[in-house]
Order: sequence, then structure tokens, then C-alpha cells
Amino acid sequence: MTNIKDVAKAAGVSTATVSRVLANTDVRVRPETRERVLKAISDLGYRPNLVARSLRVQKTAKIGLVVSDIRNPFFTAVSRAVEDAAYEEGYSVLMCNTDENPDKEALYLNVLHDENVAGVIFSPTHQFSERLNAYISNIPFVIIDRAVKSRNVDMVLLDNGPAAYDLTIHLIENGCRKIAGLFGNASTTGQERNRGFNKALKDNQLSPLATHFIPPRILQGYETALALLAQNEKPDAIFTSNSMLTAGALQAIRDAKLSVPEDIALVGFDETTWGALVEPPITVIAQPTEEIGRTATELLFQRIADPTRSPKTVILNGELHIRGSSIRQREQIHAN
Amino acid sequence: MTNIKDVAKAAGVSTATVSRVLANTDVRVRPETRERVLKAISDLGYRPNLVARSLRVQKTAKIGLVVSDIRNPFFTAVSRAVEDAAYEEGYSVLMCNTDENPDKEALYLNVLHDENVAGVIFSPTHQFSERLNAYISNIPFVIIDRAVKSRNVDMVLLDNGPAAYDLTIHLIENGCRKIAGLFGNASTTGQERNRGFNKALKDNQLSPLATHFIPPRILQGYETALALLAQNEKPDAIFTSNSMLTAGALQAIRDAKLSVPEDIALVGFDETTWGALVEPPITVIAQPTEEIGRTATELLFQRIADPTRSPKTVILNGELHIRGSSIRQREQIHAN
DNA sequence: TAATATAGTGTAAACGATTACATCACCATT
DNA sequence: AATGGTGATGTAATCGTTTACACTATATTA
Repeated sequence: MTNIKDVAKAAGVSTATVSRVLANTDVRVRPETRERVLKAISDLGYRPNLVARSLRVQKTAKIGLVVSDIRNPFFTAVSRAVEDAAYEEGYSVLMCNTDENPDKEALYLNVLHDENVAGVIFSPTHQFSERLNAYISNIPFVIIDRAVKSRNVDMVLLDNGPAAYDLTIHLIENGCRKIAGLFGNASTTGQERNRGFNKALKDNQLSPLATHFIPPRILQGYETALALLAQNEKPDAIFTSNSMLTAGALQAIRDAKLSVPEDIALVGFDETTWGALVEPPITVIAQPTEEIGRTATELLFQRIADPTRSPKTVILNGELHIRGSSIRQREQIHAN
Repeated sequence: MTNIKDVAKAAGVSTATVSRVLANTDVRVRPETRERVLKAISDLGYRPNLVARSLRVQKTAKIGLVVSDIRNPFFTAVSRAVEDAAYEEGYSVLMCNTDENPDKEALYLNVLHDENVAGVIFSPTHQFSERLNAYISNIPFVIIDRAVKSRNVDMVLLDNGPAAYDLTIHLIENGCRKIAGLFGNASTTGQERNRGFNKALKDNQLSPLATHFIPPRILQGYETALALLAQNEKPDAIFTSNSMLTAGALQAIRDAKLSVPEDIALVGFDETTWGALVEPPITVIAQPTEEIGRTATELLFQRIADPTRSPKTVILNGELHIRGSSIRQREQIHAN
């Protein structure tokens, strides 16, 4: 591969001059020298070696994106937004899936550190939240989706409590009284949404028919919902805290030959391709995934530029998208 | 940050010895020296700088993954498989979304080259297929999903023609005669699936009611399907070549107040979360995404290990998952 | 005219690892 | 006792950049 020395030789200048032309800053190079260098570069098809540059300047144009599973539609969408925002600034994105496993989280964070990434966008398990401080000092961080205890780090979060509250109130207003909740057990998000859920019920002199904290996977949602529906006292609504659980619950309702929303209402979090396509379409809290990803990336770049700037927490609002899965006719309400 | 010199000093040895301990190969170090070095490493919390190592050994433990859009469920699933397989070998994955844009493809390929990635897994647009040869010489490549002309590169593909053939035959066997096809216009995949589609029709003395090559996006699928359904001669089935188009078509059918499969059957490619959840569930060709990702990654590692080994093309089989969206009762068939 | 500023360029030292080669001590062989 | 082999370690070059500093030639100023 051709390197900067080859270019320097071809242009009859020193490597320093080539580098100065490359840098394209305000350092002055005589226009005619610059021309010669540029010609040599294009003649030789020279492209600077980014690894060498990174070593010298002690930073890379890469950021790490650490999430539990890219296949969760929420993270899919956020990833794409992060990649777009990073791309615009000339940064690349290293993708890391942790499967909610704290050891894998630690391992990836170490690798990213060793790779000298400029920063990390991270959605940690609640277990990891404790250990986080050890890492924050090393690398610029932005936490997304899941709050951590440390006040010492940038975060981009959803208004989980109020959103869950609104979603639950919506169910109550539609006549649901026996509401079961399915919450992810790996994140703080599940806990916060659970609190909003409980508060809404309490404010209406209700209490949850059942509350389950389970792994955020379709299968677990399915099995848990199926068990709920087999009980003597069946719920008249299921509230889910993420789209994997929603999908599982929906499948369970189908398999139990119940109909939505007549027999049972179903609501959840996160807009997905299928949420509007199923019959009836699902009422959800839509998260602004694009904005979350973009904001996180911008915050990260700000922190990279100024590591001492005081940390910010940006809280974005979920949007209640009311659809058929929760709209019960008056007769149905009275029938309860 | 502590570096190898600090460790050497702390252990009272040279950097060479530290490096030898780190390498952990068969190079012999006196056990008691090794102990001293390991102690120094752990005392100082030393972690080797991967950028420096990469520069010296002239290779990195990173691979690039270049796809059109990670939000396409097929690529989401493949990405995850690639990341898993890479992780097992200690490699990281750089994620690149090209939006079917050849310029963005070229740009990313250049960046990956400059980053000195060990290899690239790439799903190119058909436009790019021509330019590819310029890159193949530089970096180990594995092409996925979309065939390229060059016989000089590893590929992991689906048996698109036969799969589309089977899917079409299935429609015909279920009494469909006026079949319209929606195909992605960015990939060779769309073309190959179109050929299988046409052949199946021809073998049954039929011809397509309509054939559209359109951008692989939900909106385009929706609009095109809506137009089809507004025509005088309506199709009795829509065949789609990817899940974005399937979703769009389904929405269009819903909005046209037609019912599946009675008024119109719908089939497509790719298993998705929603495919089995909608009513009726959708008949699809399921691609073995996990196997595609894993095979591609393994092929890539083989090529990295031996750049001269002769290229392989692995063709995996799609699986026809028959569901309600294409099963018409006998009466319906006769009614046609 | 001498002193000084400035623009343009080159020299060489980093960055933090790996590794070819040299060195040294020790032991076995003749 | 001389020779050679071997095991353990150190020295220093190297990977391909960037950049502090030095240098030269020319322009500016007093």
C-alpha cells in the first residue's frame, strides 16, 4: 500500500508538507506545492491510514453503540439514527449486542476502551448501573433508554412514568378494571413504567390484577400471558412494557381464542412495523426513536469536544397512539 | 493511560518480554518472570492499546458490515448473526447503512479500507456490482444476499429463483390466476425472484397481471399495491419480494377494504415478527438469516486466514411457510 | 542597512505496540 | 578446554501518521 512517504517522494516534498495538505486547515502551504502534492496523491491513489493517524493523535473517529439486542425494534431504529448522525460527522459505529448480560457489557466496554473509541452510547442493564462509574472516567458516555444512578453522565431518556401512567389511564377510561402488567426485568425502564402503571391504578382505586417482571422476549411474554389467561380470574386488559412482550401477549390471546379488545384489551410500548398491521391495531406509547438516537449522538459529540461540560439529562416524551386494541364500545364497558 | 513501558518498568523487564507474556504463544518466558509481569499488569490495570497493535501488525480485529438498511428485518437478523459470529472470534463489527445508494457504498468501502478492517461483509446494489472488482483486490470480501457478476469472490445467497418459483406455484395451486408481482428494484435479488415468479406462471400457461420494480420501502409497496387494487382488472394475488413491500401491500389491501385471502391472496419473502401475528398470518419464504450471517462470517474468516483460497458460493434454501394468507377454500377457487 | 517578522518547508520525535536480531549465561558434547 | 546449542531476555527498528521545532528566504520596519 502506498503511504505518505511515497507521496512525499513523488511530489518532491517532505511528509510534513503532505500531512499539512491533507489536514487542510489554516496552516499555509504554497498553492503550487499544494497542487503538486494533490496530484501525487491522486496519481498514486493514496489514502491515509486511519490506524496510524489514530495512534498519533490518540483518538479515533469511531463510537461504540452498546445495546441489549439490535433485533429489538426500538434499538433497531435508534441504531439507525445513531449511525446516520455519526456518519454526518465522519464517525463510524461499532455495534455491540449484550443480551442483557452484565459480563458481556463489561467485556464490550473494555474492548471499546482498548480500541480507543471516541465515545460510547450505552443502554445498560440495571445490574450494570452500579459498576458504571468505573468506566465513566475513561470514556465519554451517553446513556440511553435506561436511567442510571450516577448523576455524572449524559442521558437521553423517555418520560417512562408519565407515559405508562397515560397508557394505563387510557385503559381505565375504556372500562378496563382487571389489568395485568408485563414488564421487562432487565432494565430500569421496566421498573419506571411499572411505577406509572401502579400510580394510575391507585389514583383510580384499583390495583393490578397481576404484575410480572420477565425477560423481554417474545416467548416469555407468550408464556406469561398464556398463564394469565388460564387463571380463574382473567384480566380484561394486558399492559406490556415493550414490544417483544406485546407480541408474545398478542399471540397468547390469539391462541386462547379470545378477541381483542372485546374480551381483553392490549397495549404496549414502542411503534413497530406490525403494530398498525395486526387486527385490531395495537395502542402504544410511541418512542421518538429517531430523536433519541440523534440527540444521544449529538450529546456524545458535545462531550467529546468538551469532556468537562456538565452532564445533561434529556427527557423526551412518548406519544400515545390510540388504536383499536384498547377502544371498547360502551356496551362492552357496561358488560363488565 | 498506562502503557507497555510502564509495565516493563514495574516488572523490571524489557517491553519485549511484556509483549511476549501478552502474546501468550509458545515463545518461552521464565515462569517466574511471567509472574512478575502478570502482577505488574494487574497492579497497573494495564490494557494493551489495540490501535498501536493494529498499526504494528498491519491488521485489525474488525470487520465491516455494509447493508442497505439495518431496519429491514432481514438485515437486522443477519447483522445480529454476524455480530455473534464475529464476537466469538474476538472481532468487532462496524455497521454501515447505504440506503441502496452506490455513492454511499463506495464511501463506506473506502472508509473501511482506511480503517484497515480485516474484511467486509457486503450486500451491494446491482449498480455497484460492476465497480466491485476494484475493491475486491484490496480487502477480503464476502457478498451476501445479492449475487454479483464477479466469480472472484465469496458469496452467501438464497436459492432465489426456485424459492420464488415454489411460492408462485403455491399461489397457483390455491386457485390464483391473476397474480401481480412487486419486486425490489435495488438488488439483483428482486430480479432473480422475478425470474422464478415468471417461470412458474409460464409453466402453467399464465402470465403476470402486473410486474413492478420499486424501491424496497413500505410506502412504495403501499402506493403501488393501492394503484393495482384500483384498476379495473384486480389481481387475485399479490406476490412481494421482500417484507417491506409485503407490509405496504397488506396495508393497501386493508385500506381497500378487501379481505385476505378471500378477495386477494398475499405472499412474500422473509420471516418477520409480524408475519405470524397479523390476521390472516402471511405465507412467506423464510430465509435462514442466522445461517446466512454465520456462514458469511465464517467464510470471511477463512478468506482472511488464506487470501488465496479459491472463492466459494454458498446457496442456502428458503423455506416455504404456508399460512392463512394464501390458503383459499375450494369454494373460493371455484368461484374464480 | 540592520534587525525583525513572516511564510513555507523540512527534520525528527513522538504515539504504543511487535519482533528480528543480538547478547548472554548455562549446559552438553567432543 | 574449546565448541556449539539452547533458553531467556534485551535492543532497537518498525508500522504510518502528526506536529513541535528549526531553518531559510523573503518582506517589513526603523
